[in-house]
Amino acid sequence: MELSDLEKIRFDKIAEMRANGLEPFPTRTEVNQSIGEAIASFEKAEADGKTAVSGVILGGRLRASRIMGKLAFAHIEDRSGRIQLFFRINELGEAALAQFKDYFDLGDYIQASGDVVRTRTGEISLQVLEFKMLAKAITPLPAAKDELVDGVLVRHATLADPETRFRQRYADLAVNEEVRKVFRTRASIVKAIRNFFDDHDFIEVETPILQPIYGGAAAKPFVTHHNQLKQDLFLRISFELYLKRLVVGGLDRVYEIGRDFRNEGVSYKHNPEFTQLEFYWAYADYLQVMELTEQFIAHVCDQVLGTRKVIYDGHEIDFNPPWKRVDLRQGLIDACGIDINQYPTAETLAEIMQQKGMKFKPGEARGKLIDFLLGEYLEPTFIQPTFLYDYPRDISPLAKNRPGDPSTVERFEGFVGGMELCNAFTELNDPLEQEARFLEMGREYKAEDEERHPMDEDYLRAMSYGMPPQGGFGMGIDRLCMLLTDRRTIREVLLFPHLRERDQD
RNA sequence: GGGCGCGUAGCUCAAUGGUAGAGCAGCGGCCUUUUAAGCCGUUGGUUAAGGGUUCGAGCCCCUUCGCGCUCACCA
Repeated sequence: MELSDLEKIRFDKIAEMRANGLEPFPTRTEVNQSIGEAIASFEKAEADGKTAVSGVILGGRLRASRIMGKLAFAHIEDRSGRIQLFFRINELGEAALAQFKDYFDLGDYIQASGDVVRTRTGEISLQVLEFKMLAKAITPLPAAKDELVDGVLVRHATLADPETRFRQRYADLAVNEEVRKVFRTRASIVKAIRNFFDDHDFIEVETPILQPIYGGAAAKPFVTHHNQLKQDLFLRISFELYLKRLVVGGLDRVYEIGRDFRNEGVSYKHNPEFTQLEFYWAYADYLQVMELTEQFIAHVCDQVLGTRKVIYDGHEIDFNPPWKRVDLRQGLIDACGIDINQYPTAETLAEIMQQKGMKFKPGEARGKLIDFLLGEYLEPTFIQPTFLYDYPRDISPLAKNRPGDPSTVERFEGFVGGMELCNAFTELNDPLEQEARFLEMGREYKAEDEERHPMDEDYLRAMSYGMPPQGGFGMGIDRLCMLLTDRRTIREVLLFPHLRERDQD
């Protein structure tokens, strides 16, 4: 470990402390409560007419200090908050106060015991009677100053460079309180989702991440290899096909929260690995799934934020049901003047798009063209929660046909803040039709070349045992977190977002 | 992968092609109720890396690396 000048000073203090019989990294602590608990019990005692609470032992990271001749103030921070420490020569003596001045730096972990009191300026503080180092920090935290004044965080040049923040998330979290808050909110969101589905009689399951045949979405997978089995495996791109196998097995309300992996580009809303929620609900269809979606998102808002109206990117978004519903065909007529029903082939649709001066990749299938249109003309306009429904069949191989219309399926996507949030449909449960759809997609019973997707015969076999009608649903939890924490990029809601590898320095 | 932009002290940022600076942090003083404490003094740089042009490069040119925005990709 190469040390900077600042680090050498701190490093030398370790040896100096040990030479003076002090351990900079002791094994045991005597901390008996959190900072938040100490403040709460003081406020309670104060209400009972007392002026101090004694016997308090706190641990925390030193975030600020103001040292004077014969007294010193400091702020320490733990998971529950911040408190001021107040050192006086009267209680501590000259030697102890000198230890604080000589050995302690911002970023160190300290244990302090004493009485919780209010100082003359009215701030609840720990009047320190004893203290010790819990862990010495050698590297200074990347913040110049960071102070809590009247409950407001006042900052002076704290870590802001996104690269350092994401590569050294530990430093970002240590220094930026609002970053910690984002991840606490994220944890609450996931908890609220679990509560909702548990309460609605769904069971949570875990299905394979390493899969011999991947499927359930259109995405490029990561490939890996099992050495002993001499078998190539894929990291899952969705849970769908495994969860529906479980429904066949009689677990007819299941959900899973876990990681998906897609070997594609990164963007403000894409990370190579991301957290997905999927649920499958027997005896329901996509209309019922729409309603359940509205309910569970509202539940999450209630639990996590206490309100269903959130600010995202400067817009007030209202998650109160019902969401706006837009028929895909009608939506496109309104947005770009094209009635897709009048253009039943890729060629005719491409022609009208060209006439309208749209720029798109030639030679695409009809479904892809429609997908392009909705991405271009509809998605960015759906700021308020909106369900777009009834999708073209050829981009939805696992969704069930709409009765009386073989060209579209019972599928919807939910959009919020101009971003796709979720995707759901009435699940196709006819094994013969499913087989035909797979074949249409170019899946082969025998994959001659490695580029070809093999047929998922086991999935077809599961379905042929009899699969109940069901609605299925998938949602990127990261994107929901973006919406509920007002973060403009997915990296801000991922603890360790993917960054390009960099040589260690 | 393409286009545009960025990379200077621990952090946040300055610096017409002409001696690399400030605030905070750090270090040394003074200071017994501070709140970004204050006052005095002071240390700290391979200007991302490498090459080129020039009397002279943080600045201009080229290459590489990383980051950001954007486009493409993304049932």
